[in-house]
Amino acid sequence: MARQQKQTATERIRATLADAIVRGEIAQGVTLDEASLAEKFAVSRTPVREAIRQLEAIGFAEARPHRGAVVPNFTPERLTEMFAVMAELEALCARFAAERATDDEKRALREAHDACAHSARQGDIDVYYQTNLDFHEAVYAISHNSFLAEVTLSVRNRVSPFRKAQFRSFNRLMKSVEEHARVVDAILCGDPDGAAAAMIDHMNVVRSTVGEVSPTLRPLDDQAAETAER
Amino acid sequence: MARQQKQTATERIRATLADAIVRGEIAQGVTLDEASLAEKFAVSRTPVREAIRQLEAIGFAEARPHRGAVVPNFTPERLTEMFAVMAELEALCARFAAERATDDEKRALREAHDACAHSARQGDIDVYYQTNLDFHEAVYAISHNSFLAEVTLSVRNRVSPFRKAQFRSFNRLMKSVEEHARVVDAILCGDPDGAAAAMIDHMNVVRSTVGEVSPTLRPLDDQAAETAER
DNA sequence: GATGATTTGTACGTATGTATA
DNA sequence: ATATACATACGTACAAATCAT
Repeated sequence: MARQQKQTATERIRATLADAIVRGEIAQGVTLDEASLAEKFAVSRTPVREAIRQLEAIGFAEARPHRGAVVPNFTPERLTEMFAVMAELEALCARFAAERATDDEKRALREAHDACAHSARQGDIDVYYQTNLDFHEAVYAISHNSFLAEVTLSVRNRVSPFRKAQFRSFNRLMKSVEEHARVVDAILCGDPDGAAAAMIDHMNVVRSTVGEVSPTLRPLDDQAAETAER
Repeated sequence: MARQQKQTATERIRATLADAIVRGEIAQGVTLDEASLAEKFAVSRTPVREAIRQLEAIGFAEARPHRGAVVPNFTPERLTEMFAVMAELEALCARFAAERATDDEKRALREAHDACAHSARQGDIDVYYQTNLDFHEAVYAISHNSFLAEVTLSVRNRVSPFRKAQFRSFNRLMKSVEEHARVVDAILCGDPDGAAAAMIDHMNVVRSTVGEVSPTLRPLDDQAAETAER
């Protein structure tokens, strides 16, 4: 968990901006003005430019030459598309995981699942958010395809701005754990089709709960704004 | 086909470098030196830096702070992983296409397929390369999921450095067309599973033919080096 | 392990293109 | 339609970090 000490300004700005976009603190359609951002971060425009360029390539910004970069506008249709792709990629990870998991990996998966269950029982949404992420990343790892893991994580991150509200209720937390359990069972039993199907189901539920959220997401969760502050 | 007139230096450099990497003209592990590239392109380091940063985000370069960017090293295992992901994504496109293709789209797909067949019969490898690309992109489009199309194309582009040698023989060209035909039939019949399976088969053949190529690919096809030259 | 050479990272100034009056 | 304002794109200079000796 220890982050490297010496970070370049560009890295810091990119991470901060990406986080802000992911969290929804920077709304869609907002133009990322180089000058004002440079002032905000107390650096020159150069690292800000580079950070924006990198965000662009990840899909967190859309840049038009000489006209600046804006946070992309996700239409409901686009969001549906992204969720579908994420679901299929996650399902593929689960499928491969069921085919290839070693005993050690199965144990690790079970542990990740137990951690989810624990935090869900506690009802701590923030902790669950993290353990849930860990669980999914455990599945990625067990897929034994690091490239697939990268692509899936990348897509997941691009969708994540619209996933924050999903764990609002204690009920949802427990249901999420139940859905995970089906995935885990299938992977432990070495049932690829079952694992993929269970994961697709899980992601569809996620999608439907998030679907209730307005597509034009406004900034929320300002309790976690300290990242962009400093 | 008409490219936009006013291109920024960054765009030009990024496109040229990406092309060079895709073509294998820039070998794996080579460090992308900012100064020499700037000289080569007759610009300052600034646009070169930005281009490299963008390449980095697409997976065409790996940058370490203060230590420069290198063209990533693809191990055979990594290559296998990338092919597997590409195959699954292409298969997913085909599946969706079979579910959702309109009559107009079916006609367009058939036309793209016919163009492939024609260029294959001509035995023109370069033309086939393009018509083949058009065919696959037609399938992406018919999937009715533009995000999936983007992700698939992105992965395809990242794998493409290792795909050049696949159409060496006339035989391979005709076989490729036959495989396409099975995909087309399934899509036209509205058979999602069949379309996905046919596409997976097709991609597996592609993978096996490319697998014969050395993993540490050296620059070839220098007859097309004019892009990076100027 | 310290020092110099080299390369990257950042600051800042200028030019160019886009948008608005 | 021309001109003006403004933001971005690029060039240049310097600072900082890495690598080689």
